[in-house]
Amino acid sequence: MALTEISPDTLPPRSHAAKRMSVLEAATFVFCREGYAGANIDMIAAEAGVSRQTVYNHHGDKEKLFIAVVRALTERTNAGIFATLATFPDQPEDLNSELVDFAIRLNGNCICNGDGKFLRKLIEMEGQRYPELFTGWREDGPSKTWAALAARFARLAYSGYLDIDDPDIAARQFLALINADLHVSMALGDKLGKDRIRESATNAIKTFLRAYGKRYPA
Amino acid sequence: MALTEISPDTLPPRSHAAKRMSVLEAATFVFCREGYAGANIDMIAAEAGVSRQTVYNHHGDKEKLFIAVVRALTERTNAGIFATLATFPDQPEDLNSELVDFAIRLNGNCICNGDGKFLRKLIEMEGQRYPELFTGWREDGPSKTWAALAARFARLAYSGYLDIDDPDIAARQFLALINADLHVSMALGDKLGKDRIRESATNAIKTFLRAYGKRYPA
DNA sequence: GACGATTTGGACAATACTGTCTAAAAAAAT
DNA sequence: ATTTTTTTAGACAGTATTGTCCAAATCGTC
Repeated sequence: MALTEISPDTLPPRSHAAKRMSVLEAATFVFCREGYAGANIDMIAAEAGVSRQTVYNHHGDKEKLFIAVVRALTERTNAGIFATLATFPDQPEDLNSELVDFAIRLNGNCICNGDGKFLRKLIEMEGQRYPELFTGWREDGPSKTWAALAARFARLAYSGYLDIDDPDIAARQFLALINADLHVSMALGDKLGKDRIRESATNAIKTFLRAYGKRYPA
Repeated sequence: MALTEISPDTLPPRSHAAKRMSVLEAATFVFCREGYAGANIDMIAAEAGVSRQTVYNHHGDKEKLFIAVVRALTERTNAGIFATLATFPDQPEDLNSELVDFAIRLNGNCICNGDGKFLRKLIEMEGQRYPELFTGWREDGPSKTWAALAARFARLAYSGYLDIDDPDIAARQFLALINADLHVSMALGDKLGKDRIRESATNAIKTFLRAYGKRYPA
């Protein structure tokens, strides 16, 4: 018999830290759905299953809470992107299929998942109001992502897998291509299936390799 | 942004219709800057140089005003895109440079200009809250844009200028490439210079033609 | 079980916004 | 010049939200 009994009619109690986290998650969700102005503390408290006062106890006021949300989201998203970047096919056997799989991982785990959509929406919504909050993100996120990806492509080119003039441009175009037609659907809230993401990735890599693949492979 | 350029001694009186337009413009600006929830009628009235009551007289209530804003923006944007689409190089002498110029027109006049940024931001902000409002836009906008552009590319392929399997995919990738790295900058409110847009277009067309250009031109 | 820390629900003042109403001013039309 | 329409400024009620305060309930820990 477990020490902490969970009877079916009462919700399992959560610790101090767990509530802090719960509030942060709820706030992320509500801020993204409603925007900063549209969100209110009662919604967030309800969504977190917590009293309004607890929200204030943990995070001060609405603006501090919003900043905490953006920070957490930024860090998680950047971590996810770099984790996925580490799976880049450095010594590919089948370049085409391995790039497709990489693109699928990148889209599925980083760009089309909840965090990615939330962060992108928050940036679009509040980017002008809180520039300093998001310029930090840009330097740690996209800038480094581009550089890291460019370095990978440069290596592939050096190893003779690809034919690339400017790895930076290739990296950005790679990202643009694998997202090509997903943005519009995501903005409208469509549910993107695995097949849709795979199709998009396949088309993208096909074009990418037509542009940057070795024309006369050694 | 200046409200109205006026001569120092006389305020130019504006007609009924002119005020309606003025309110609509101001509302567009304010809704985009603040979001639906964050915008309030007093801001809009002040921005339009009009009393609050006049806003209500012309447009009923806040939601009706918002809908009118989206409709106007959508129509203007679609019209702009199709006007630019009409300048597509159907019988190019220098395919590369004519596609670059076309891409610059498309970006400069439709996607990176005020309307384009506003509409995109509104969709990102309120797309989930007013799905019916924007699904209409998607059908009249991106869907038709893609189809029209695909038809142009299909013709170029048929005429032997390009080597394209699937014109639909080519069209979407064309659009993705010419926007590649502009979105992030725009979301943060950066001012995009002509040179930046030209550079982006040049890189995009270079890659596009490496992927879809005739490999052994006739 | 007892104690200190945390959480809760509710009340509360202060502020802000929407949408309506009015009477007076301004503009347009006759 | 007179009449009609539109606009204005302000007051107004109703509602919503923020952030604070507090006493009672609950939780974690000893």
